[in-house]
This record gives sequence, C-alpha cells and structure tokens, in this order.
Amino acid sequence: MKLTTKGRYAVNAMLDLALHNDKAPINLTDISARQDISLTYLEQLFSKLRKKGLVESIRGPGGGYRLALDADEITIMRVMYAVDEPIDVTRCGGQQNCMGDVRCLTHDLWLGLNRHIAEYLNGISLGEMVRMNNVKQVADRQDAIMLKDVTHMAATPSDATH
Amino acid sequence: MKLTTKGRYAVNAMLDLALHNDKAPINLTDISARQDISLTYLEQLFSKLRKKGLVESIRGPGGGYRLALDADEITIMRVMYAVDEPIDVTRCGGQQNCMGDVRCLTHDLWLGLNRHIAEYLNGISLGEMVRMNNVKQVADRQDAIMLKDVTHMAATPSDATH
DNA sequence: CTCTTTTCAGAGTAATTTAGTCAACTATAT
DNA sequence: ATATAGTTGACTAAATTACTCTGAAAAGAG
Ligand code: FES
Ligand code: FES
Repeated sequence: MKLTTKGRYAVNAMLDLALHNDKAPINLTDISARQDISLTYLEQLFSKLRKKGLVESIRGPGGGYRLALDADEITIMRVMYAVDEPIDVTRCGGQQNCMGDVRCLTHDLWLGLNRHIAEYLNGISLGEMVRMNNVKQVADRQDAIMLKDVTHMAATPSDATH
Repeated sequence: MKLTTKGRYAVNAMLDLALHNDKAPINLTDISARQDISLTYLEQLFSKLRKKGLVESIRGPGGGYRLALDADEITIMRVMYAVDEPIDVTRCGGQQNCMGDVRCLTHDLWLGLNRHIAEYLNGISLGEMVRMNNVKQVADRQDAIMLKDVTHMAATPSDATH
C-alpha cells in the first residue's frame, strides 16, 4: 500500500464496519454519513476490498457489507494493501537498478524502511482498534451525531442525502 | 519529510558527500556524475541543505560542498526533512479535525506510524552508512566508473560496466 | 411483475504534487 | 579578466491523486 488518503479512507471505513459488525449488514450510505466519505468513493473502495476478500456484500434492500473475516485477522496493512499499490519506498521497486543498471547507495536503507513500516501496520488489527478506548469514544460520538441527523432530517445546507 | 524521490536523491547525494569527505570540498558536478542526478536539480537540493546547516559551501574554482557537521551527527531524517516537508501521514496535520471539526477514528493510528518512521530514520546516520559494507561496495564501483569515464571519454551507448 | 434499494463496474476528469529545467546572478581563485 | 562554482527563484511538463458520473445488475417488498 502507499500512504495516501485513499488508504486512510479505507481504514476508516473498515473500522466503521468493524465497530458496527453485528448480524445485519451495514450499507455504504450509513458509513458515508458517519465517516464523511462520499458514497461513490466508498463504492470504489469497497469494490477492491471485496475482491481481496476482506468484506462480503449482500445486495438489494437491507443489504450492505459485512467483514468477511474476524476483525482480529484483518490488519491495517491488509486494508491499505487492498485499495492501494503495495508500499515501496525504494525507487527501483526492488529491482536494484535505479541508477542505470546497478543499485544505488541507499537501496538497503529504503528496504529497511519498507520492512519497518510493514511491521507496524501488520502489527495492528481492526479488532485491536475496536477495543481501544480512544477509538470507542470517537465512534460513540459519531453514532450520536448520526441519530440526531435522523431525528430532525432538517436542511443542513451542505448535506445532500435526499 | 515526505517519502518522495526528492528526499531519496538528497540522501544519495549527502551520502556521496560523506563518502568523499576528505579535505577538499566536493563539487556538484562530480556528485551529479557519480549519482546520476542532474546538476541543476542537485543545486536546488543543496541550496536547502545549506540553509538547514547540513553542508557548507565554498565558492569559486576548486570550491564545492563539505559536510557542516560530523557524519555521525547527520541522520537520514535530518537530510530528508531539509529538502521535503516534514513527514506526516495524518490527514489533519495534527489538528485532529479531519472530519469537519472533530478527529477521525484513526488519528492515533497515523500518529503512531509517524513516530515509528521517524524513529527508524533518526536511528541511522550518514556516518553509520559510510561504514556499512554494502554501501562501501557500491561506492567503490561508482568511483571506478567515474575514473573510467574520465580516461576514455568514449561513447558507451548504454552499458558502462563490462 | 415492477418498484425501490442496494451493490457493481469502469470511464472520465479536475486538482494537486512532483520532478526537473532555465536563466540570470554573485563570489572567488588564478 | 576570466573561468569556475555556488545562488536564486520562476517556470513547466508529467504523473498521480482524489475524486465524480453514468449506467448497469441483483434482490427483496408489495
Ligand atoms: S532504491 Fe533500489 S537501487 Fe536505488
Ligand atoms: S488524521 Fe487526524 S483527525 Fe483524522
């Protein structure tokens, strides 16, 4: 995965799914509202997540998405990898040829950084994050805001959910 | 710093400087030849490196650049930071407001990754790299190519190493 | 059967960022 | 003087990112 906002969005969305992962599938419209990500963008992301086997989809009314694996099995790395190219901070892409035909002075340095980042992102799963207090707090706040939005469906100017 | 080729180039160039850091200053034309980085681009990079106090410049004939600090004092982090913006994989830039006004679910996760990357890049200095065997080998090869280029200034179409 | 809700697929695009060039300048050694 | 080398900042082209738009197809409800 690369370190882009795309990957961050995907992790946010997947964490939202993990937090609301009871029996009924969650539809993207809800995630869109809670995480403030456009629906069409989410569709794009979940298409990839599904193809990588991280979520399963149920179509039609009452449908939505569900985690395809246990939340503890899904590391942040896997999520980011699913939506973005693999991270690789080397310039040569592992080919050891970024200087014409031979490797540059710093090839091994970047390789080490790759490993280091991968280690961190592989060491954290959605399950662990769900159990973290600071995450829980944010999630609760988001749910509360959602409920309020539903009760008085008033005209919030920027909000185009019709 | 960000993780861009700009930063990688800067590290390569600085390492070249560290490897040839004897009495005489090194001029950018040499670094350009050895590291295969355009001279004008190097000028841009070294302008920033100088402003951050990592190198010192000597103008005029026989001039060039020299490390302004001991090679062991210069971490990879400092080099990359000098030419690129500070790394920050959070979306909010530390403002905790990337979702309208409040922080998103994953703020702390990215903060942790920031720390992790910084730790790695701060833990390695140019001095350490100079003493590494694999780096030395590449450096020797680069020096050898340079000498050959100088002796028979011939037009080797693409292949210079056989 | 048909209407609505949902996912699915992929093309298309606007904005931003990156990587790199160019031109004109200043300082210094010989 | 003149050649060498650094200094500066504007400029540009290419690539990437972060999306949106359009139009399906599936499935359940009535
Ligand atoms: S990064 Fe692999 S050869 Fe330079
Ligand atoms: S990354 Fe800081 S609030 Fe989302």
